[in-house]
Amino acid sequence: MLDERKKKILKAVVHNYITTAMPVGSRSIAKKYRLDLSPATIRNCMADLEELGYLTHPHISAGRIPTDKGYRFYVNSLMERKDLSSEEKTRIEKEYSHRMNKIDQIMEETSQVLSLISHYTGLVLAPNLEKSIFHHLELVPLENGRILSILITGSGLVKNRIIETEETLPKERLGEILNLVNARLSNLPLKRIKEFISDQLKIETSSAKIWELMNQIFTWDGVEELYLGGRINILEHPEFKDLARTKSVFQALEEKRLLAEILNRTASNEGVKVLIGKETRCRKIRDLSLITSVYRINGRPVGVLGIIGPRRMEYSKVISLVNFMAKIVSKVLTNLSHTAKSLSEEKAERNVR
Amino acid sequence: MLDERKKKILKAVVHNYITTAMPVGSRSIAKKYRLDLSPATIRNCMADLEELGYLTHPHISAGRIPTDKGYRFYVNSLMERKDLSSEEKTRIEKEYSHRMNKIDQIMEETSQVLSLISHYTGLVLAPNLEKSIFHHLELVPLENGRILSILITGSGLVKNRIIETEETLPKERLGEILNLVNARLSNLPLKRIKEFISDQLKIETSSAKIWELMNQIFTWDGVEELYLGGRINILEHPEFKDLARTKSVFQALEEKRLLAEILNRTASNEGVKVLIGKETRCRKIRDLSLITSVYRINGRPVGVLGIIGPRRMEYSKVISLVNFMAKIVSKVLTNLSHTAKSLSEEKAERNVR
DNA sequence: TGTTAGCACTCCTATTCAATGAGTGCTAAA
DNA sequence: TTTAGCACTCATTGAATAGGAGTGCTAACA
Repeated sequence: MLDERKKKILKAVVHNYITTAMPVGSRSIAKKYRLDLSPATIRNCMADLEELGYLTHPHISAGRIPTDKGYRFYVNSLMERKDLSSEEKTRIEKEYSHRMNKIDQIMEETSQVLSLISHYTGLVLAPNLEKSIFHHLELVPLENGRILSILITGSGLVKNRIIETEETLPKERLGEILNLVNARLSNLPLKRIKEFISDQLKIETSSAKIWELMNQIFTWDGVEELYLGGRINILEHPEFKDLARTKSVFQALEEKRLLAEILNRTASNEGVKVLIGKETRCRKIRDLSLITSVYRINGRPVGVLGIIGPRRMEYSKVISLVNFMAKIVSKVLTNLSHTAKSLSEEKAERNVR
Repeated sequence: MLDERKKKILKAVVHNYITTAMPVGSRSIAKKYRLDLSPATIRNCMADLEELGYLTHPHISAGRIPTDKGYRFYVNSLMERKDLSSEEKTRIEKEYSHRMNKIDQIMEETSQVLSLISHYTGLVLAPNLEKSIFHHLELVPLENGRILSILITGSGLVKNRIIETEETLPKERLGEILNLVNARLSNLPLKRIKEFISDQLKIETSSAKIWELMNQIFTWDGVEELYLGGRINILEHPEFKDLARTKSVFQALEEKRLLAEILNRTASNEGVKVLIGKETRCRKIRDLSLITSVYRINGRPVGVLGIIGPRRMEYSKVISLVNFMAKIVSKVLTNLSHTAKSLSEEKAERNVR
């Protein structure tokens, strides 16, 4: 365990490096941080911290910079939580002020706000259908064999899609399907619905045409929707001044599939999660850090949002921001879901009577 | 008018600069291009070309580089059209092979392909509703006052939107509105429909609720949808090796509104259009060139696609590419529109009987 | 025993300087 | 009109140098 002095010095080093982006030497610490220690003492202490793996040298006669372990300790134990300024909060509220009733609009806006406030790159992973529970289905026949499918999930998300079929199905047939589906599939995880259909329902309905339609309805491209905001912000930070490195980072940011996977992996219940450098377990972004949080609908986690930026990141501020945004998005989505769900419930009730 | 030799030399200079990105000197031209002229002669000639405004020096003892005027002359008169390689063509076809039935999927995919083949940044401006003609409207009531509006334009584009209303309108009322709208608004430009509604229809239907609904249906956010593909490609080109400049370029690329406006301005009938450097009439991208073409549905221009990249651009290849893509997109969209339109027509016929 | 001052040492960074060489413009000869 | 030759310009490169920030060690001090 680190003693009090080591903690203070580590904290000073990390803080200084985060704000200046320059390796920090014993002298500057002694001056700026009023520790009442001489540079020499601090040097000794820093040497110890280096031996323990919290700090490192870029080269022998340079100041110290934090290692991943150093950042980690800082984030876990040293950092004092810095709340968003009220100015920033009102700014966020303002950005959210135009009415948003479409889910992709909310996602897009949120990724923008994240990047705007943090000066890093904002990420939002849209609610994951795979993980949702089936609640209700509506089918509306359109012209020319097209069918509008309206899928409502257990968390009240509404997903509209237009499906193309070869032949027009008569309205009564659709009604049949609907009744069957809504009666039998309720509360089944969407992920497992397809097997259920082929196992159970295939027996009950003979028509191959209908089976094909159901199959279409419950198939979606697995690529989850990832919204990125403020990619260019990466360029603002000095660690990416050389293009060779920056390019590979940009390439990584372009690979949504990769990012989506990492985000999914970080999903957890315990509020804001921080991955520093190598902790992302991905070579391409091993010089970046990732701050994420799940957002919820009615308390149930449905998606992930966060920020990605250089390892040297303003963790305290960013953590507050991500936390705040997760709450806001959860609230907005929960509201949205209530209207949708109450409607379908009401309808179901009517059907029962 | 330039004489034959000057043309040859200008062509050689532009070609060489485009491929090497280095100012080109008289010696290298004499060697590479088999003009059977000595460097000295070429020097004289290049001096003339400079005086005429086709070439310039970055500094006194450097080689020549083309001016905007030089590029322009090259594009208009010197360049030999270079077709896409059959390899590239099959690559494009392959990228288009998955079935695409949603318009935004086509737009997205097209911008990707443009950037992939060209190594520049691809742009696609989605079909502009403002310029379309009203053809047909369908309204489908959903749960909780939501209404699905399906708008079919004169060019056969289908635009689906879900509209939120305060109160549920009975189905008969919707039918009323539909009949009225489809009977009276056919072939009216969408741009002018709103004034028409407030002028004419207001008199015929008394209900404020319905008027409000119509208003919503024909209101959409003017921000046209611009799809960008391959933003990072910008970093591949040496003219953007210094970040200061690059950043402003990236910022410009982030301003979709700006780009959309420029693209719209370039819309014209005459195939591929080329804007070089300052010709874009926009300070922020005065070091970039823009190659665009409209794409059509049933021969009627509906949107713009193209490529943006450094002024030193492989014009011949890019022009072929943009031309090719405009044709492909036109074909795909036209096919899409036929199915949609034939359906609504069929329906209309049925209604008449 | 822990802290501090002093000092030699390292090594990055910035700067200067000269050499290099690509390229020009001009002049005179072919 | 074309070409060869030559003096001149100027960006680029590399080496050498000075400067400075920072360390590690040692010895003195409290």
